[in-house]
Amino acid sequence: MPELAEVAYFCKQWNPGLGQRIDRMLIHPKARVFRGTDTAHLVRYLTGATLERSETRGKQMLFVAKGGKGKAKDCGWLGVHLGMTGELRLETADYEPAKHDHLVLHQAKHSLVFEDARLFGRILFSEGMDAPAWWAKLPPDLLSKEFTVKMLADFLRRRGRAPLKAVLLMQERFPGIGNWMADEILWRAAIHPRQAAGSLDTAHVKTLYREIRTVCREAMRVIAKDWSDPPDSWLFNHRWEKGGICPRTGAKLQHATIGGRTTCWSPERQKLE
DNA sequence: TCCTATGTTGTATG
DNA sequence: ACATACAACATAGG
Repeated sequence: MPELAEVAYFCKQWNPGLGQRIDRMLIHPKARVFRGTDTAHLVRYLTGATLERSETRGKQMLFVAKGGKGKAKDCGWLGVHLGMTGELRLETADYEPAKHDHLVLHQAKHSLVFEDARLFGRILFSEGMDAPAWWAKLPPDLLSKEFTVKMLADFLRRRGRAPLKAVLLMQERFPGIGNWMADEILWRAAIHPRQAAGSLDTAHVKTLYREIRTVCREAMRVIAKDWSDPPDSWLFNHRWEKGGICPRTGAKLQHATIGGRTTCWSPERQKLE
């Protein structure tokens, strides 16, 4: 479910817990979301620690804790990825975990809950003075100055034979873009999702760059704020409707599996070249 | 019963 | 080695 802006929204749900001590915690240590993570270490450090701050980068979230059981200068670095069905919620202090609540941080006034039915999400934990590699090595934010047209052009050339839809889903270059955002971007840019990445001319690369930024910015403005639905002028509100209509051309939208994902486009607007 | 799902990753193939 | 395609992961809902 969550892409860039939805992840930012979920991250904010734990804001009331920042600056607050974690008194106790409950986890399902065998849940698949903890694959590769030392859950005993996570519990040992975080119990009694104080959550200091949080941050998102693409679909990744980071919560930094201090004052846990470890070296005095260390921090606890808790990484959260929501997968397909994960979400973060705020519950009451005496909240009893439900079936799919795999991580619950109990504080004096609230409980911070991570739920994930399908278990495609992931929890990471590291202890140390500096951000762990799994966080520090993430690619630059698409709304930052570090993400440039040249960077986009180089990546498209390298992935030249793959359909653009598949390429936009690659988190190593487009952190936060997911299935609906990729379709929204290509629809706005009037580029067919099957178009080969290496086939775009300079003008189309610039258009694609602009629409990547616009969709990221607008999604953050509308969805990350309070989970509002985007306006009907977006493809977003029409893409799953039966017999959905393109809000720009009025023609029927088309669907197919591209890059392994259900893809929606407007045939009048987006033609293979 | 069968199909779908806003994601990632391991493995096979070119 | 590098790029691409796709099954697999696990659960719920239509």
